[in-house]
Amino acid sequence: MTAATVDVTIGQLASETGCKIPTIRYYEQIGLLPPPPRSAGNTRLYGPAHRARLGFIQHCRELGFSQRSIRDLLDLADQPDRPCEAVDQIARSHLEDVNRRIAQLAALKVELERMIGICRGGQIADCRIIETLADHAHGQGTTGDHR
Amino acid sequence: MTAATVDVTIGQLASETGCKIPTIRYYEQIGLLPPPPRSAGNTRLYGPAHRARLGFIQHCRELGFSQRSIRDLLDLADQPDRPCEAVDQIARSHLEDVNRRIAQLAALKVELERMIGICRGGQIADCRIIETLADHAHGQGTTGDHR
DNA sequence: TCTACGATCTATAGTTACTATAGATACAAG
DNA sequence: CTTGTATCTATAGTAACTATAGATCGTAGA
Repeated sequence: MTAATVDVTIGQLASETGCKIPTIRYYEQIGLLPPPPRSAGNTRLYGPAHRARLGFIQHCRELGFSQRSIRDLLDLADQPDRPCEAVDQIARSHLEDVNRRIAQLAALKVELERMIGICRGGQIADCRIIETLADHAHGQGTTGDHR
Repeated sequence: MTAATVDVTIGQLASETGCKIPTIRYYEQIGLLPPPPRSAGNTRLYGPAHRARLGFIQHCRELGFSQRSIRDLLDLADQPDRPCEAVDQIARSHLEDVNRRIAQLAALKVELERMIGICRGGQIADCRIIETLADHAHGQGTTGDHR
């Protein structure tokens, strides 16, 4: 049972997982990854459990979970006897967040398209986009002429 | 023509525009707002042109434009005789960006919904969400048992 | 006029999730 | 033994602000 993949350096772990070296050290620094054992010369040595945990973190990040959520999910994953509600709750709340962001961006898209649609392609003095953006200034005129 | 609204303090400008005081100072610091004149006692005094420019910035931020883009748009707005293509280009490129982000979030939404859908509500040991998240670790087992 | 209170001033640190850099060691090959 | 690559630490930079500390200003009441 002497596996070949045990104890790799940070560089090897990085190329295996596609996670950059400073990012791995950063995850250790903020406590998402536990500090691995070191070699005699102070080099970090990672085993399979570390690889698994880094994979978990990476997948969470791909799904857009925040560090805070990932921390919570990892804590939960480490307590297999607890009920799974909390996990579900984190995922659902993240989904709601995603839905909110989609709605916001969709509204943005509409306004941007409208704004771009009315551009006539003349000079900036007559530009409808600039006008639209300056709309907040409710007829206060141009944005120039300061000081 | 002695208007009543000329030269307000930063606090008044903030409550008029809904922009927080530190944010206004921050915009000045990074060069989006020009430094306003000061009173004898060193207090910033803002006139209509500043209010207009701050309104422009706020509307851009609501539409999700980056500081960089806002800077470019403001520079362009200050040169009314130039053609309006550059403005259009910034808006279009931002729209593309928004579309990319929507697509990403939509994909995320699908995966999150799938993940949540398979949750049976048992114990964490059997949790499909945790399993799904650990998927990267392709059968390496649990994420616990470090060091 | 003195004092108290609120508003403003500056400069700095904190936020999220990293990335990049500088300078010092360590390890492996020739 | 030297060279070159990999790693180590610590620090600063990114976007777009927000929050804090400590000093000063302006004004209103006693």
